[in-house]
Amino acid sequence: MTTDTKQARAGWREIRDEVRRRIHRRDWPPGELIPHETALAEEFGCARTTVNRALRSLAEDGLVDRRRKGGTRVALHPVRRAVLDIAIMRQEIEDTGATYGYRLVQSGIERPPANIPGGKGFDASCLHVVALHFANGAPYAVENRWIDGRLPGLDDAPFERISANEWLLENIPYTGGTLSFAAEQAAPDTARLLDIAAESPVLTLDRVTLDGDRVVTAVKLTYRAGHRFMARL
Amino acid sequence: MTTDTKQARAGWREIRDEVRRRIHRRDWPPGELIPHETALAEEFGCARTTVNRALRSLAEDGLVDRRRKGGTRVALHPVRRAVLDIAIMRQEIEDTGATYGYRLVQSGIERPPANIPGGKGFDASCLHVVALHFANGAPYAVENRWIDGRLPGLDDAPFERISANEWLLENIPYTGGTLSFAAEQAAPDTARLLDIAAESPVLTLDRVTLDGDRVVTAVKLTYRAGHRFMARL
DNA sequence: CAGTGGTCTAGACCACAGA
DNA sequence: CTGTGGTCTAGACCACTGG
Repeated sequence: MTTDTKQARAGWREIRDEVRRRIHRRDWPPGELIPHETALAEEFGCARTTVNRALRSLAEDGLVDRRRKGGTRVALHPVRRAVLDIAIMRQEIEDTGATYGYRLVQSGIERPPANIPGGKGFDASCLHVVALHFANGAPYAVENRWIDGRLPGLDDAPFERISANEWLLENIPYTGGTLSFAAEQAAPDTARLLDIAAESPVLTLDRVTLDGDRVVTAVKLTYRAGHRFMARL
Repeated sequence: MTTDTKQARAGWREIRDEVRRRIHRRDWPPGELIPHETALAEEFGCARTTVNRALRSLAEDGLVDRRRKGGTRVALHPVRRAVLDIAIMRQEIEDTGATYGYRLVQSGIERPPANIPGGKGFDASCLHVVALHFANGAPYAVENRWIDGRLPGLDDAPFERISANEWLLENIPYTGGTLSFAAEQAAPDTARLLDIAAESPVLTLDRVTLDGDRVVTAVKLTYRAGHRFMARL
């Protein structure tokens, strides 16, 4: 070709990597506007679509910000984005090679307290379920969950046998939600369920699941100290 | 057309949502093969590229598995994928409206202990840095970090003024890594730095950063109880 | 070997937001 | 209003992998 001596035509991954390199190398410093898709397409000798694919990928990684008419800028504050896979509790335990166990502790209709994450988001009365998950017969985590009382099929859900965790994930659609981690001292009843001393540190995970802007379920999972949540960077 | 009365032509988001709906509705149960891109493109009356975009998106969310020649299958184990944005510590603190403060506690060349996450991955001697981050003058988190001693520019890095966190993120490229959360009882010296009682529960975040298969840095961040890490579902 | 997803193209139109 | 990214198309070739 008349262009260059490179062996293969650039694919979107090559373009992504090259742009990333230039950003790291400070050719395009943070906050700086980088060339338009059209310009880059010309430089790399490819279709604009291909450049778009590359830049979109970088935007998803948080390395650049893109706005119509505003162009593409290097992100001011480099952000590392970690991805955390959240499996069903049974899966999580069996993946470690342990035998999974489950016990329903309590279940009933209640009004959710407003002080739990997402608690203010519930429209109506809720099903409150407390359950215990076991690994090899030992208490592994306490599940303290509030579920929108109007979900279809909820009355027939067999929470004596299947964890709400599992039933919801497989039966109720959702569109998003939030999740947070914290370290706390175990509350007395939680400590008793987990069979640990009352002041022990525990790792808690609060998850609010939304369908549109409606709160479907809010759950607090409490793990014994020593449990680790892993994510990929 | 002979097809339907819908007002607008389907975009990739609509197709993604429709497929998601069918999966949730069990039209296509877990493990099942779903129609080819070509078939779906015909059904939705759009180009194959558009279907591809939709299915790729679902694959990134972990809802389906795709393999060349093997087709697209509904994932066996539904997984929720949470995304966690990890900002620089200073950013993290200033975003809460607080004033950021930083103090270097200790710095020196040491051999990393093998019992830290990623500790076995270091080839050579390391720079060991301990620092304290403040929010509004109060201790916020302890940073205990090991850095590959051969990184370019490391000798000149002004860790008395800028946190290693910040310097690394802005100067050293990386390709991936792992991250884990746990709850622990504060170690005595950590508790002293954080100005909390020695047995207090703390939230720890261990991060190992890789460039290729080389460990660039391993860090343990220790936060006081009550700190929350937030993620989007 | 053949079927399926992966990617690229050249062109087009649209939606949004900056000047 | 105008420039930029967002998306769609129709067609093509490629890469991988299951049978």
